[in-house]
Amino acid sequence: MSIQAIKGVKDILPHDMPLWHHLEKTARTLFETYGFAEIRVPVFEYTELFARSIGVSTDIVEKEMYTFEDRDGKKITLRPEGTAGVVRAYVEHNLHALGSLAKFYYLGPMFRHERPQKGRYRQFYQIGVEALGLDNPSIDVEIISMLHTLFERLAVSNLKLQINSLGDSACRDSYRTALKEYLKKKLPSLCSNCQRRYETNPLRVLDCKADAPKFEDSPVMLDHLCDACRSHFENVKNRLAVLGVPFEVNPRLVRGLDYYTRTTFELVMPHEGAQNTVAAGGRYDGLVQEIGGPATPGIGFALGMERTISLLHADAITGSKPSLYVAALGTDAVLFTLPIIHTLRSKGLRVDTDYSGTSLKSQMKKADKSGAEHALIIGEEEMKNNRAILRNMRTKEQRDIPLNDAAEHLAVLLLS
RNA sequence: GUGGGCGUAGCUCAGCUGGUAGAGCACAAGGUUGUGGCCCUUGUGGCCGCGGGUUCAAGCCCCGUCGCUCACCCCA
Repeated sequence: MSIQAIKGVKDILPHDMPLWHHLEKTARTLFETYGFAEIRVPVFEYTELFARSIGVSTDIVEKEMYTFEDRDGKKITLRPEGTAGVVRAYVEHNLHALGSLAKFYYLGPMFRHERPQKGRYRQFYQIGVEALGLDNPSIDVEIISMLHTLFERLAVSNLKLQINSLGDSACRDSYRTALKEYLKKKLPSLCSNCQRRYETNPLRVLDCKADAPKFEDSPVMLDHLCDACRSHFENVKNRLAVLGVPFEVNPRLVRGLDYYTRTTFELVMPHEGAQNTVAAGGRYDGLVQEIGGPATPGIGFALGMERTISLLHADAITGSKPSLYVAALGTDAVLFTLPIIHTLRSKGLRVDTDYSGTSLKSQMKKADKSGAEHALIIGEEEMKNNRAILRNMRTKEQRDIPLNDAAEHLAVLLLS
């Protein structure tokens, strides 16, 4: 048995690259018009960074992280998400000194040890944005609106935007108390995981699919928001409406990471698939301080690239095609084409060939498959007559060109 | 971590109540065609995922194992 790729990871083959490039280019262009600049942070960090920011009792930290000891005994983790690393870099390099608002975007692989299935891989790619330093609800709206616009530009419709508010640490405490009071009676009937979470993180109990039907009448966070959080949430809703961004409020929308506060949102696919969240994010006003920086509000989102690409209309997005396919018939002709190919490539023309020297029939097949616009044909006869044939693959028009300075002629013909 | 489905040629798959491998596509050579695409002929290519068991005989039945996949869970 030959060696295979690690379970749950995927090779992204050249065939699929046009879709990836399209997504990346569309996102970069859009984000930069909104004033976000790219940041690249390491794919691994000290484990403690994720434990502290994501939360020790979350599933991600408890059982999904790729954690190992470095050779010097330090505990290292492959990043399971992007925000922690960006915030760490923000604090470490004093980027708050740049101004009151810092806006970043990033893209790259994330790693979680989950059981793979459709739309869920152990190495998967995210594009994310973070805006640090502003607690004005308008920045929430800017980010949500930008996300909405991105999918408009990608021509993906039928996504639903759900929003909710999780409150701040003060009003969440009061909600947590009310929720624990409510859950207390049901405790014996809950699953073991929920019984444990009742103590460590009762909000997450509501998220448990096994027990969820039992919580129809549970208190909801939105009824427990303090005045400041309520006002913030109202402003977010109003301003989304002003910008014409459609949304619905989902009072049971809970995030799986502990650092979220106030505004949270999620973009879900319409179909009843398993992994139907395409993008999600929210505000994390306590995170910078948690990591050791100055008290700084922040908000961001991440989108799953594989999931997004699955929604794109693949046939409308194609890669680049070669301009010229060189078909040489026989070894002598192959040798003769080498400098021609080299010269044309150095002038910037994309040239494909397979150096096979085999039959014209098979080489024309390959030329056709490659999508080349033109084919250059050189055989024994052409070499004798000091000419080469340039064929337009679409129109099938042919013309002779002199062989002794074929590269110059082709450059003039094809690079105009 | 828990379930279901599936592992046969590079790809998509067929293979009957068990009798020791097939098709299409792709690839290669040739024919035909004004010099490729259509068509025709021929050819290359398989430890039937792996290991055990039952049997005179296993691609097929049984057990185990690994892998893929979908769902639960979790999440982007």
